[in-house]
Amino acid sequence: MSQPHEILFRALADPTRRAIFERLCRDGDQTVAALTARAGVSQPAVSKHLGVLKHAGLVRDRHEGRNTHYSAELGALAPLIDWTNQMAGFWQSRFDNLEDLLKRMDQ
Amino acid sequence: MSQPHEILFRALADPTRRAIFERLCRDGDQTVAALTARAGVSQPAVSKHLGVLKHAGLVRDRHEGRNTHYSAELGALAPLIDWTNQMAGFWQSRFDNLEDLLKRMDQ
DNA sequence: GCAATCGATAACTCGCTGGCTATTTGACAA
DNA sequence: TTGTCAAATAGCCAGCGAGTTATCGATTGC
Repeated sequence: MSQPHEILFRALADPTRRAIFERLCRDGDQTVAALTARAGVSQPAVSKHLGVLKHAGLVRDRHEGRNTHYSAELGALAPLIDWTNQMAGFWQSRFDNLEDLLKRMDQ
Repeated sequence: MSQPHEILFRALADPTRRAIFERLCRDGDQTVAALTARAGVSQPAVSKHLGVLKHAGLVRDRHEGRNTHYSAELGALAPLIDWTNQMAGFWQSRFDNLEDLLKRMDQ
């Protein structure tokens, strides 16, 4: 429905991209070359993925000489966590309403 | 990396599909016709989306006469929650390691 | 200055996916 | 039995997105 979810879910939907993000979470700061070495795809592909992740706010880049380091931006996962909580909340409140109804019928 | 994440993330990546799932969480049990009325796409499209959601374990179907009711399976979100927690965990443990290192260097 | 390296961009291909219409299947009503 | 309605399936098409190779820009070492 809203924009942030859209970009976030789409960014995390691709397995290669998710693997890159996981690696950045696990091992922290990485150069593009280091990420490419384990990504199983070409360097341009990795660059493109990093672009998508950056656009989603999931990573930051830091230029250092001719190297570019990327790092995970953990806070960007907040909307995803909020969304799951919201879904759980809907579920719960429907359950509560049912309980109320049964209680009112019982009395 | 692992299978459950893959199917789950992909299933939730599509906005139409996510809207259907959200609606089922909000309002509970719905027939295909009811979902189609608000989905903004054709009935076959909705059926296909429901198939994907079902395959991901996100919904259940219940046949009642010639109607089919779908409902959200909230438990299916668990792997998603686990994943975010895991990412946060990696982050935290890296931070802890850094702290330890600094502490050792300090003494 | 020159060569080499890192990363991004360009330009292209190709498969997948989400959408559609038409049709089939199955359950009920008449 | 026949007609009708709900939902799924079939078959098709268009667009997107992830991958490739080739190239460009920038930076650094010699």
